[in-house]
Amino acid sequence: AKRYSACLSELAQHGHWEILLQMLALMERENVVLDVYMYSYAISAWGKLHQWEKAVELLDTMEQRGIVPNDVSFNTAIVACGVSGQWRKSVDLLQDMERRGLRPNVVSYNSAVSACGQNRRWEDALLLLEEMMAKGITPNTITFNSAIAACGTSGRWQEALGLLEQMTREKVQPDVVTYNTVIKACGDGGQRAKAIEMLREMPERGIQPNVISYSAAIAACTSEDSADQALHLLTEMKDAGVTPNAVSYSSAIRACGYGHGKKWPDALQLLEEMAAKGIEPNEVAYCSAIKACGVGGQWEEALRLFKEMEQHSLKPGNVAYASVIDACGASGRWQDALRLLRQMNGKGFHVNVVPYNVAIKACSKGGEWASVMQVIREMEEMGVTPTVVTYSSAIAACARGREWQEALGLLRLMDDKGVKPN
RNA sequence: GACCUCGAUACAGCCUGC
Repeated sequence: AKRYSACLSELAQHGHWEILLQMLALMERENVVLDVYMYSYAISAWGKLHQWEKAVELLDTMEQRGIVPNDVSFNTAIVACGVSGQWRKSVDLLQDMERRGLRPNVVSYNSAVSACGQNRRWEDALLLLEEMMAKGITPNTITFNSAIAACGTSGRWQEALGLLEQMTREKVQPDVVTYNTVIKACGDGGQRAKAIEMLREMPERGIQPNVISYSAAIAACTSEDSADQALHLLTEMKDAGVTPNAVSYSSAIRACGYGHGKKWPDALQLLEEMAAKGIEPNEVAYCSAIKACGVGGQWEEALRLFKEMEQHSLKPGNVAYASVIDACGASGRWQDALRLLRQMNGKGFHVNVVPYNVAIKACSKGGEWASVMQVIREMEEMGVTPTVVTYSSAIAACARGREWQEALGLLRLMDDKGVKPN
């Protein structure tokens, strides 16, 4: 059993969930008696594969085989449901535990709070927080961190800040993750100043900001005038002895895309700087830089970066193509946009709708409504399903070209295809 | 030997305000 477990642990660490499940199935066939730990691995694996039914089913299966599920079994199932979008089932499992004579513990509630958060149910997350306290289960730092994240992903930055204050009242120590989560919540809520204020508050409370704290603060710089702020934070973190990584740089490069189209040189410089420091720019860094060039009307730079990506053996995917096509379109280079779009076929990945959408936008801007209609047809041939964005862009192109009949035709077409006009 | 929390990339139009 020891050796089997070591093997399962190894597979889990490397994220080989399918193999892990295959191995367990094989073990069963060989009449190896699975213990409660092994079942937890199985429940966890099904969760990672978003197969919550399988995960929950195992709680019964194991019992039938004489292995009584314990608190960890349930906690693992709660997580599995949460990541599969089944937050309600996660919450229900807390009750199931009690029905089976198990007491949900702090990890059980933390998992359920997190499950609510991942599904943007901030109110349910807060209800669970109240419920656990009413039951005499003391929330810990992770509980609050999960609740703050729940508010953040639900767009409720004020509530996130409220929870930070509540922690003080309840004498629960915030840690670096608490602040990082709050910074992100503020950033997502468009509250850059507040995000930076929180970064400043950390040392006052004896918490040293780490690379994630700074990166989250940089990522909060998304208003038109905040590129300089992002660059300043990047410098500041270096001075503080926190080494920026690829995420820090990518976030700063992204901020350059918000600088009224004037910050593309900074984006290029950051890209060079990171490479010089031995941090190989990844697809995210390149795409962010391509976008910054695009909004600055620098289609040649965008194309150059795109080629450079390929030379660095980064295989451009949907995001990279969409970024560069959009950059071309923004500069009126609709022919380049179409050329790039058509180049995507046969590159060995599944082309999604976004590159098509941006190509349509490019043609629209170029007054090429006929090309727009052609692209729509190509989508059909390629089996790419247009979305409401596709049709809206195409209709806008017809409007620009005074092609009202085509516009009406598209409206009817989207209706036929079951895409709801908005 | 099994369970919980944090950071970066692409797409439309319309309306309102500046």
